Amino acid sequence: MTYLPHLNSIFSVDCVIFAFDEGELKILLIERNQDPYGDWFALPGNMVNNDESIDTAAERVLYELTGLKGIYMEQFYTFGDLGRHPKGRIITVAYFAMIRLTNPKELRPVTAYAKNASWVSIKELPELAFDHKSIFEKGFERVKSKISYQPLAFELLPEKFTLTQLQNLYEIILNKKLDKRNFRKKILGYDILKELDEKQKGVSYRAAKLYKFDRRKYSKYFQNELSFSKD
Amino acid sequence: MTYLPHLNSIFSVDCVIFAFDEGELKILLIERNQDPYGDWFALPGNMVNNDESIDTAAERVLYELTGLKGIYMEQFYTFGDLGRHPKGRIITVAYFAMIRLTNPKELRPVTAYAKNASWVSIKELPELAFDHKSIFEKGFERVKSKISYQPLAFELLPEKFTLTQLQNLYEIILNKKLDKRNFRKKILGYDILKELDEKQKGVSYRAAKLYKFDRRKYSKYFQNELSFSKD
DNA sequence: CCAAAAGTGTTTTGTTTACACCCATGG
DNA sequence: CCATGGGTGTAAACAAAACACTTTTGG
Repeated sequence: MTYLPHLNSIFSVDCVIFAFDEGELKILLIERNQDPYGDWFALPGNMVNNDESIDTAAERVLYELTGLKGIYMEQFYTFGDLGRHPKGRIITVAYFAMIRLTNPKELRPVTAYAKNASWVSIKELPELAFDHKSIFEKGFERVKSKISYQPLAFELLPEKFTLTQLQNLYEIILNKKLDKRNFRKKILGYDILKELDEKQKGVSYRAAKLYKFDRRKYSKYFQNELSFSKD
Repeated sequence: MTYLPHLNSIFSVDCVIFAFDEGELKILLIERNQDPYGDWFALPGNMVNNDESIDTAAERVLYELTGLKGIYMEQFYTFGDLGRHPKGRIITVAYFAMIRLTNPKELRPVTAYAKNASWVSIKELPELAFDHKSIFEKGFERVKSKISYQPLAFELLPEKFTLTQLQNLYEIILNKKLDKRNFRKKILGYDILKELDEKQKGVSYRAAKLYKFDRRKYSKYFQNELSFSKD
């Protein structure tokens, strides 16, 4: 690399990790344990190592916090304003991820730079370190606009779900009420759901049918779009 | 920055600069004058300096080659695979720009790293250095999908243009034929064009009315979307 | 007067929206 | 038997697509 100037630049990845929990859309926040912004809430992120791609770095950050691999992640923007980090020029590549919360909701905040990690409703976000508020907002915008033409939503739901659960999730993300009949007509019309021979259990009203997302059907009809989930 | 590892990382910006010329969509390519990929065609790009934001770096690259400022540019993706640069890990942030070619079509390839710069039709692109082919493709995809709901096309046309010119440009970008009456109905229906008291000159057939894009009307109705041109 | 492109409406088709009642289940 | 959400169709409004001829101009 001798012909290139050594700029001592630093770059990192930051992740907006979405989950759907208790009827709310939440993101994973860490509490920082070092300055600057010591004790502040922040998006999970880390430096990119010399021997890993940025995608790998993002997957690593997610894995270190959640123990999950093979999660849908997508790079959405790179933030490189001069003032974004008080200690110098650090460019950060931002990703969003969609994860399916299993019941124990276990997190393992084993990273050196975080003393705690928790799921926080996007409606009650605290102030965030650096420019992480803008990063979150841009990521959420991206999710909102993609959700209408790509099956991102399924990544947040359990494998088997009811149409009402799916509709609720869309309503929360899009922040508007949807008509039940029209919603069902449309989503079933895409023919990307598989109806299961199984019903909801443990509810004190008529049990709803369970469905699962059928990746095979999806890729048959929409093979144009990039794969939206790594198998 | 002492608390952060010094990774000696390097990052750059690369630009896919579009223009509409002789009825074709073209991008600006340079011929490299140093290894690796000496003599190859490549997208214009450069290292990001320590004291500039990535947006500024992209504007600088464009300015150095074309002498133009205040051009619409948009960051679209960051490429950071390990193998993308043979001499080491270089992350590059990619931008596209849309420029209005004035008649002399002058370029000033005054940069140190390029011995020539020229407009090349996207239908006849040569092999490109590094992963620049993928960068171009991703950028073009973005333009194609944005053109339908944001007024990017106007950035490529002269200030005064005919509806047929506008339609041709859409057809070339979308790579499909459009119906003349439907196109006019739709584009006029958005009410973002101003009809001028002026007609085409020097044509040997009925002269068409000239229009210009009316930024004021546009921002009135679509103030949601980010500004698509810096004034 | 001819070649070339400008300009102009209506019909058909498909898509989106609005809207209300009966059904099944658990307690 | 009742409270709760599950499940279902049709009509109206709107948007998109298909389609062909007359007008203007320069040469």
